[in-house]
Amino acid sequence: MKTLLDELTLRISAVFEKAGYDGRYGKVTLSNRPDLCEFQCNGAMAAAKEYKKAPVMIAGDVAAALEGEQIFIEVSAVAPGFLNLKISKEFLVEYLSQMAGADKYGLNTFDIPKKIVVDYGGPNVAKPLHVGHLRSAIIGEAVKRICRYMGNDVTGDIHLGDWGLQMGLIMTELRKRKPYLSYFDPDFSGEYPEEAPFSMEELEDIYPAASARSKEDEEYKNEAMNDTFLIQQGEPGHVALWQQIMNVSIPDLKKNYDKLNVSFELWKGESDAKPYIAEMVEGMKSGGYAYESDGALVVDIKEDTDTKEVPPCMILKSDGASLYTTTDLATLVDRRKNIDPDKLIYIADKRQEMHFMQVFRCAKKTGVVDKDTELDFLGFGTMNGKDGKPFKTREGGVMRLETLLDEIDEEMYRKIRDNHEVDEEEARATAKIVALAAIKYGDLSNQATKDYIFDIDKFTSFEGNTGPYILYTIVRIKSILNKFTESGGDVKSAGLREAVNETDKALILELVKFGQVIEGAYEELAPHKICSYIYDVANAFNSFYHENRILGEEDKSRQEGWIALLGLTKELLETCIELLGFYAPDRM
RNA sequence: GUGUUCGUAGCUCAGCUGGAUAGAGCAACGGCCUUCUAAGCCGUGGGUCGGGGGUUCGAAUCCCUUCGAGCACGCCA
Repeated sequence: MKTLLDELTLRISAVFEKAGYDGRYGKVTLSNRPDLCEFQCNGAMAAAKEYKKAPVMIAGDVAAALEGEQIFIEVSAVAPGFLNLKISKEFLVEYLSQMAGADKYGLNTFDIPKKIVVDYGGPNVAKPLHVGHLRSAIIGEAVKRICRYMGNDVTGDIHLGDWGLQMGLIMTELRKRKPYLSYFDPDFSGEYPEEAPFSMEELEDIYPAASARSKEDEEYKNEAMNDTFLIQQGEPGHVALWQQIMNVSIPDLKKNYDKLNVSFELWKGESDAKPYIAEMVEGMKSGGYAYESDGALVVDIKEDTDTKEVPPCMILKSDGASLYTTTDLATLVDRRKNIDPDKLIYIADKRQEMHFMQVFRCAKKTGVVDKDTELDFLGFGTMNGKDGKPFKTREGGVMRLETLLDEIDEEMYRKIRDNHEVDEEEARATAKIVALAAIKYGDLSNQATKDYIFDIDKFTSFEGNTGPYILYTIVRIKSILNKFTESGGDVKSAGLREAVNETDKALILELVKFGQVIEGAYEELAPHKICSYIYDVANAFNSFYHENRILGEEDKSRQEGWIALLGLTKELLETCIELLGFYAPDRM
């Protein structure tokens, strides 16, 4: 189904041609002067040069040629050359009805799905999730859902940080604390115990301790590097212990991502890329791409169009060890082999932009991916506190994600209790749902690429452009529809009617933008566009709600039309918030 | 130093593939509940879009320059 703007553009273009002008000037856009018109076409001003004619005259010609077109109820050519349009209620309701009856509300999905991998999350095992992981999870989940809704075949991969020095550090610290463990005995030949020799709580304590000590204690650091080496060499005790760390960590991570309504199809990590490294590096060497520089193995990735120095991409350190770049490249090898994606989208902190540019260029140059594989990086900004500086606890430390979520749950619970008489259990359950919406909407309503201020008071507010406000609007609609059903009405069989006044027309004009908005959000990887859309819809609905008494309406035909309109409004809002990764309660 | 992102109302943010009078929310002030959830709605005040120059019929938007802030710049991830 064509978007409404495309549909109108098609018609206006035809009229431009009818009036003797090139059809490409007939582009219709939303009006930026709603007081004057609903849609506008600025093509006459652009066409003025070509036809050496005053823009107003061209607009006038087109307006004249539009005589008899039923779909516009008002057409005017205005100085300096705007063509202002108002659309007929009949046409609008016809369009909306088609939308309501179409799959995905008439969205132009891909006929041939692309295979897409969305790489997001990126937590390190053995470390608790902290607020730094929040954005990747929230934005990645939304991007994944949007890609999928557009008809693509999408795989979300968490890409665990489960390799490298961090794992060695944990083992070294563990040996200091529990030297008697069989994992550390090189002569041990029996079965290693099934039970992990630590809890998640211990693990969380071990890493920071190890990390801190390695910075001061050279010998300790060397030991950790040796442990890292032994893991990579596949020494049985180290491998078994590594597996135990994974066994304890992953369920904990799953639990925490569940709380965020975030889930991954793949739980692969850096370690899964390891088997591909040797062959990949060999290929880069034999292909003549990789060469030695200061002892390290690098690949040049400069391009002619570069205006700046682009450092070469380092593949191996001078000691032969792999790096972040190496595992990311090898992961591409893995993904090509097992998934063969047309497109990969990486969601990570924007500070890693240079790293991904290097990986992408290197991958294309050395043939790790095909030339036409799309490699996208969506870099998100930092989450700052109210002071504009990176978000910290009151003590200045890194805040655990769990702590943050609990605080917001608690705040939401308090607000719900303040406002209504509800029993504790329901209030708790509702608080969780609303809190999730508050956090996600608060994040996603900002442009992903920008830094943003995480303001709990603002996000949990029911006023203004917030998640709770959106949910409240949906709950209101649900409530009316429920009452309508209880009184014997049938929502499903209600059919849309023409708008009867300005407020329901305004709501319809918002609803019909759906396809356009989703496409835009997909193309630009911009979930915030969906936020601003649902906010507009919610506002339009609330205005409508206050101007019209739906359940008290005496004209049954009119009432039925409104009920259908409410049903569709609810569906569209719920579809949108599902794309954003949260959902609405039935009451609040 | 090189590069990059950004600078819009007191605060938080939209708008940036050029269009008419730059929009929201919060905060402030004033209205609207015997009637579908007032966690709402309606209204008022508040901005030389960091400064300067240029391109254009037309610039918050494109180009140049300048000031200010953040970030990144081969052996961490």
